[in-house]
Amino acid sequence: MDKGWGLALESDPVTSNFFAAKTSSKTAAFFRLNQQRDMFQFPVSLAGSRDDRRGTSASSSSPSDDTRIPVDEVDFFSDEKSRVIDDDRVKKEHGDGEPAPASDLDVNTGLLLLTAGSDQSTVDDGVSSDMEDRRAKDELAQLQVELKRMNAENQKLKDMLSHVNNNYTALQMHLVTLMQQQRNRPGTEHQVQEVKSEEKKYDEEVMPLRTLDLRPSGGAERAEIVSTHSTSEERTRSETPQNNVEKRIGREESPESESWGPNSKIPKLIPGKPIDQSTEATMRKARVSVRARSEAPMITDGCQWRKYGQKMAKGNPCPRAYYRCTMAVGCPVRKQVQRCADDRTILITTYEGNHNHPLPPAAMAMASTTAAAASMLLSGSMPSADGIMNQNLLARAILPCSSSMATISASAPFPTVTLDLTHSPNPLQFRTPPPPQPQPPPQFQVPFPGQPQSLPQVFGQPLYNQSKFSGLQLSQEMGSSQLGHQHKVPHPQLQQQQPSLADTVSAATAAITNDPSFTAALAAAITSIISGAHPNSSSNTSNNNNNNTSNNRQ
DNA sequence: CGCGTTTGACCTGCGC
DNA sequence: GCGCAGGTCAAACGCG
Repeated sequence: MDKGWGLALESDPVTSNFFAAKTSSKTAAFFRLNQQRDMFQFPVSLAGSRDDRRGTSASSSSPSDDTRIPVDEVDFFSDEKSRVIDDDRVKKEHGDGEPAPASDLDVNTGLLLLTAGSDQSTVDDGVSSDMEDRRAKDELAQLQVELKRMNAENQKLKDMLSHVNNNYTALQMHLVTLMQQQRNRPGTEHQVQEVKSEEKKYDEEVMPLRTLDLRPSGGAERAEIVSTHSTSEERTRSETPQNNVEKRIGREESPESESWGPNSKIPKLIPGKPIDQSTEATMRKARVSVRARSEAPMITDGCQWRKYGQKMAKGNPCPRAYYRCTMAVGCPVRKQVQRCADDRTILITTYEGNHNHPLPPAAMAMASTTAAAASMLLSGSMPSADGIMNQNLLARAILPCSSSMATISASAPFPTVTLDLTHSPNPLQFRTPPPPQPQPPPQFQVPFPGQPQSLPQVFGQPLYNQSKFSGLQLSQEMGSSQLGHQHKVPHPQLQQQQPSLADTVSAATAAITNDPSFTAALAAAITSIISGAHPNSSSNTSNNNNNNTSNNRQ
């Protein structure tokens, strides 16, 4: 499960559990918590709560404590004490049974602040105690309202997640069926067409749902999905003869048969090996482009690259450099680096393909991006207007509350998602769905978190040098965190309540601020959230490994 | 000497 | 068929 963000957010049970619907135990804990909290009425009669407390704390506290209090005596200290104990219970509930760190007191309730600091004044001044009591009640009531609201939101998200899961399962089953049909029947053109038409029929029925499913799944699941995407892509290029597509794939893979698959020229839909080939080819076609401001000639993304070419591209005085991943022999990942013609401070890095080797943590974010973006693009995989609309809707559905921009482009030769990290954020977009962005078709913009400018504001931490590694580890773990975390993570309370998180965030922020490449990586990790709401998402690299080890039979 | 970069040549797809 | 543009190759070159 997610370590970084999940761990950090767990300190705030409202937010962490809110988005932890995927983990059943946590979900259960959360709802139990909410039940308790919903039932938690501020005691009109403190005596009643004291009785309750007496029952619950009898085993741990001295039995003589309560008996020392005179019956008719107005004991503010006792009331205060009871409140403290009640607050302790709240804290324990907050911490999901675990002792909350001291910083929790500062965040979850102002009540706790009062409690902690007002012991003395309570003894000195009973009137102020009543006022504080009332304020505490008000705050608690507000918290309860907020909690209920979040609870409802949580339920909505759970429903959405369940919906997506169902769609995913349905799609998977359908694909398995199709594959079996293909294997059972020798692949003739007619039969292939039959399968395709059936698939098309299915697409028409399920496509809006299918495009909602961005989870990168492990091994075969993923392969099947992408395989479908590949055929969908072929189908949608109906103006291009199929052999043309295959020819192109063969051309792309043949120069490096070791890297791109030894059987790359074998036509798709051949029983036995259709998945890997089409997966490889299709995944390679999908591209992730990152626009970030950087003076460096190339953003550092944790991988080792070897330059293998440079070309002057039309319409841009800046040359385009071609790099190949050299972290493993035959790694198919390549990237192009080019400065923006309009603004040379903007570095455009385009990634293509999936790594076939384990990645260092610093590289996993970007690696996740390529895979996630490929999944995202190819899950829609439709250069047609419908497909783009689905992707757009999808992106908006997934990221309804973010500030940066991801652009899905179908005009490019390959489906490309562009993460634009150069725009100024609009803070108002953070909690509200963004207004439609005027964008020349067929490009659609979707909000995206993780801009360099926005992060310091969001996290609000002092900047100091931290290792890039830590920042990227955060990114990586973001990538494996639950869907929707990006909504809650920049919560201003986090920095107060979680010193450890604040440190981590500071590290990330510092790294991001010091080097735009980490902004890119962070954005990459967030991108992977799109497809990261899956237990396997944390092992995106292993997914790649699974895919590619099966592909790269060297 | 090994490794990475540079750079011109070459291949392929695509539009006219 | 031709030219253009994108992408890749590989020999030459530079550097540590």
